Amino acid sequence: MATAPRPARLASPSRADDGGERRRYFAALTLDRPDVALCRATTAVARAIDEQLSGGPLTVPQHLVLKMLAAVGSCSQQELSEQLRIDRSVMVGCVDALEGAGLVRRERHPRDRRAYAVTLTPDGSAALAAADRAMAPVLDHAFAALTPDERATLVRLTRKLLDVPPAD
Amino acid sequence: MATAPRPARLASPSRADDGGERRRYFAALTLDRPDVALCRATTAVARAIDEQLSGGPLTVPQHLVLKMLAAVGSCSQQELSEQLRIDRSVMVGCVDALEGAGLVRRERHPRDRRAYAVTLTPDGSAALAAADRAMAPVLDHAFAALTPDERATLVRLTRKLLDVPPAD
DNA sequence: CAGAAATCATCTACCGTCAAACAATCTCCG
DNA sequence: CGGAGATTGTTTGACGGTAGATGATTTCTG
Repeated sequence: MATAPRPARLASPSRADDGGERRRYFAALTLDRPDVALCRATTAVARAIDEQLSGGPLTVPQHLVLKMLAAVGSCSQQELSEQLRIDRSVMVGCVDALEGAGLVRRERHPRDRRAYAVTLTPDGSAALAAADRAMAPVLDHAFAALTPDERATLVRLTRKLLDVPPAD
Repeated sequence: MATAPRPARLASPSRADDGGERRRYFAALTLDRPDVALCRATTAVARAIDEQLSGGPLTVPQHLVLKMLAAVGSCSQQELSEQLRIDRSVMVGCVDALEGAGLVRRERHPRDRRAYAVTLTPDGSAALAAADRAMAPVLDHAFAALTPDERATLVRLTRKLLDVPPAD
């Protein structure tokens, strides 16, 4: 092995061939597979948000529960699950944690003793206000690659995919 | 539990139509939380695709592996993992299944015996062609809510989020 | 050349989600 | 009234994905 050009790495042996194409195949993939592009983008956004929120007092689902309770009043876990698109069995632990932190109360629904009436406490309102305040810059960071118009377009398209009628 | 203290009443104790706001809270949520809209849309799309592909010979990740091998030639599992954004440990099982079905071969890379050279077999090429043919209508169904222009826009925005340069 | 550090594939432990089963309760209908 | 079926919250088990450690091999550094 005196004069043979030492291939520095497996992927780019000689720099002249398809190494570039191979290392950038993901870009080509996203053109063929919108579902994969969407999925990977969602993962990237969620990861960015979770990183910034790690160590904070609320997880994303917990924040969403407080937010909905503030918007529509006391709710059963079933209603929270349906509207937030969180599975019922996951909602159990979510409300458990919020109740343990004193941010919501679980009261029995007066007319349907199967269901709870999950209610926001004053502490919960305060925690929600703080979480809402902290959320804007986190979202701005996660969507920093998009202009405000593009971000609005993305929301419009995802709403169409979810069969949500356009905003009034 | 004879005389429990009377809990606060629900937000909509008697009015039947007050549920309108409560039953449609998800629409309001998507306006505040683009990350949630994106996440739920991705789940909906993935679920629609998985449903149509269930029973088929290839899963989505397996299809992606064959597709990349056909596009760039033999690859190490590491390269497949990086470009397809699939974790290395998951790629193991993915290639295992493809090898078991005879669609790829695992050969040791001649210059780096740590790595495999995963190679498409003739059967793999045939399976890929069939899967590619079956994919178009599945994607059309999953993205049926969007016009072709909107679908292209969605791809463009997700590519920006993933920091992929615009297509040539 | 020898040892340190990095890399590739793999394995294992862990976490979060989903489907199914369950008890308690409500609604419907004869 | 009373039983069948649906609904609410919960638990359980299976599944998929991720992080960290491991063994084999390569590359780097002195």
